[in-house]
Amino acid sequence: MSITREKIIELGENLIRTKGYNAFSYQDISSELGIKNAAIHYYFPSKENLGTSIVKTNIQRFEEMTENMQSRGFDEWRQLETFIRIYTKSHREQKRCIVGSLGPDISTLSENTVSELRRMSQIILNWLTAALASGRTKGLFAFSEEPQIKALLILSSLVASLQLARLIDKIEYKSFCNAILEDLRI
Amino acid sequence: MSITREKIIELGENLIRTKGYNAFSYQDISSELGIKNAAIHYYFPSKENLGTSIVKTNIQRFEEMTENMQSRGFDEWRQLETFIRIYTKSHREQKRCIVGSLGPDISTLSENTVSELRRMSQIILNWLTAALASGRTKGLFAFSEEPQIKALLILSSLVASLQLARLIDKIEYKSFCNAILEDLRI
DNA sequence: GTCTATATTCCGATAGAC
DNA sequence: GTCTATCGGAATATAGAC
Repeated sequence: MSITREKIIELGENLIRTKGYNAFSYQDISSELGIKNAAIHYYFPSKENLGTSIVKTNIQRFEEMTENMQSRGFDEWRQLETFIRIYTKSHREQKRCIVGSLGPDISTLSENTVSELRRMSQIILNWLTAALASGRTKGLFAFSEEPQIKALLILSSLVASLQLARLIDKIEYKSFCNAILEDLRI
Repeated sequence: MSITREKIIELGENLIRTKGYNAFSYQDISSELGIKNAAIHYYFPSKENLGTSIVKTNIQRFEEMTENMQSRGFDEWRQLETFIRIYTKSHREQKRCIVGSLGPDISTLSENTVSELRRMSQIILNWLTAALASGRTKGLFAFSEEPQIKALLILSSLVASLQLARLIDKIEYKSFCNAILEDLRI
């Protein structure tokens, strides 16, 4: 795997998460790398290839994280805390998550990219649903909704919070995330 | 107020809420109206003027709605139900809300548009916070968080739900919204 | 006051150089 | 295998016609 290719993916991901898919160009990436914009086309023939690869990379990263927590024997509380930490980190870096960045542009994305984005959302939601359900069975969490509905409520809160945080001044992001966790406490 | 101008605002709003700000062009609007794209510049010299006007229109619409509910003497339950109905309607029409559409593109918007978008988010959040607080005082709602945090949780759930609904298949949007309301029940 | 012809810039993409 | 010169088209925007 070429180093340039990896840098393109990294820069592309950052651009998607800050400016948005339709607002960044190959030029943004190439100028950062000190090459011509057309050189990017060697690695990713079209922008949709780049977009799809970025989503795939993110899916892989998420799955590595959950597998890692599983093998380390994290209980559901720690798993959820770790998951939420992705968002506090994104907030600190003034970025959004991939789902929250590409989701709004779905009607302008290629079929392949949309399909990978769907897969990613589903993987995240399935994981969260399972964690909530088994955590409740173990008596770690308390909530009255269906686990899938609760997972959707939490996920959408987190996704949009990164967008709203840049619009609302007085947000204490930490206390926002704490409220999500406290809500689950027995 | 010219009829063409109003149609431009209406079409622009729909385009922002379906394709996104950076994905639509003056051509999309002008072709729909049967005129040249440059004609739009007569009404809105630059795209940022159009964007700002669209946000202002939405602020006005929201304020008319809340004033209307106030003068009709809606209690906090009915107010919240009416507010959530905005989102079920958007979901049915496959659109997002203005805040959820423009929020992700904030780093590419002009200062004026961002400032209006900030104002809009703040107005919505302030209204929701006040409704939750007074509803709880009256014994209509039950929740343990600070009203402002609770308002933020609800608002972000709704904003992102419109994005996630297009990514996750098996969403029962109605039951999602019901869960938000049920969560507040005494 | 309303709209068109036209300019300019930048985008994604192809063909070909090294 | 890696990158550049260059194309065709679309975007925003200006100047000027009716």
